[in-house]
Amino acid sequence: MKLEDELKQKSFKNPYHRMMVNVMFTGNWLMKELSCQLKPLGLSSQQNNVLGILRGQYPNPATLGLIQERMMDRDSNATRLVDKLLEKGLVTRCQCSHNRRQVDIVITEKGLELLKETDKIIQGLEDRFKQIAPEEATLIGELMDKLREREA
Amino acid sequence: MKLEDELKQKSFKNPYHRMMVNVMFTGNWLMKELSCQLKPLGLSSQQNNVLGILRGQYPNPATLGLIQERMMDRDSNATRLVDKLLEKGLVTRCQCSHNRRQVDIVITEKGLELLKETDKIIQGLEDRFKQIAPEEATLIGELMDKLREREA
DNA sequence: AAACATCAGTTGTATGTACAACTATATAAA
DNA sequence: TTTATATAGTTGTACATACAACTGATGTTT
Repeated sequence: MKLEDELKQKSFKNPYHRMMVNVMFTGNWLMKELSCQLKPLGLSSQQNNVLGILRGQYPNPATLGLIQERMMDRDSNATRLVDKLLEKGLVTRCQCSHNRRQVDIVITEKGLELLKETDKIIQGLEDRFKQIAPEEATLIGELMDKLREREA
Repeated sequence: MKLEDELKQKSFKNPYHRMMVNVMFTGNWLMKELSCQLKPLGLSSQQNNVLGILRGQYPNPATLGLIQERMMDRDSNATRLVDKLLEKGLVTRCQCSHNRRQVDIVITEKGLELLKETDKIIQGLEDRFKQIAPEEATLIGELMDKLREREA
């Protein structure tokens, strides 16, 4: 559905304005599609994001700082996200021995198993985008990178 | 900055995966750029969104239902957003006479004045995207629409 | 070694989001 | 007319986000 129909708006001021609104709207829409599908597994998209980061480190531990700098939304509170994952037995947490300020976090076997399920969900979402050609997907990625670029 | 550097990740599974993550990340990033700039005016992006919708109706009133269906994030609670705007004297709210279930909301002069300020902020954001050519901006808009399309 | 600064993480709090239950009014059916 | 159903908004609550203040551990300076 075109953005104008989604927001029941006749038109936008100019292409830049339409682009800005559309990127925010579509990003939010996609995030909700994902969250909605992860919900039956009892995971939020941020929790899934953290688990994915931990799998990337596995079998090495990750500190909260490492997690934070790799999260999609860096304003989320890594401490409390890990609390939730801990409650569900998806990660372990223990004080790092050589630097007691740090906390080592490792994904558990159960966490790795759960990620196999979320991989299927992500795959399903990717399949949902068949109307986008692979070259277009690449292009969108490039344009998003360019959008965030800063001029000198 | 490229997405891989933002998230300190070596690569993505495939172009679709990179696209999905990038659209979510960039949408969120843009929303934060906007929120951050609106903050000095005491407005959240959602509040600004509602004010803009009310200006579109002005001088006619809008009901909460109309506001809700035009908001970028429809899960936001229109009642409470309007509460906030009311506290600041940016809108008026009164029970509709011919259907007392409905509530008529109208933007005030003060609200219209404030929108002139936020217009400048939006304009400033648009100027920030000079690295994007107008045709590219149009293209991004079209690709975002296509992304949300559903196959039959 | 004592004092100070920095760092890694935690906690507190105001605000926002998601979603369901509720109230009051209006419309339709029996 | 009474009961049932749908509609427009409101309220409650659990959870998430934004951001600042705090605690404890480690480095650095003198």
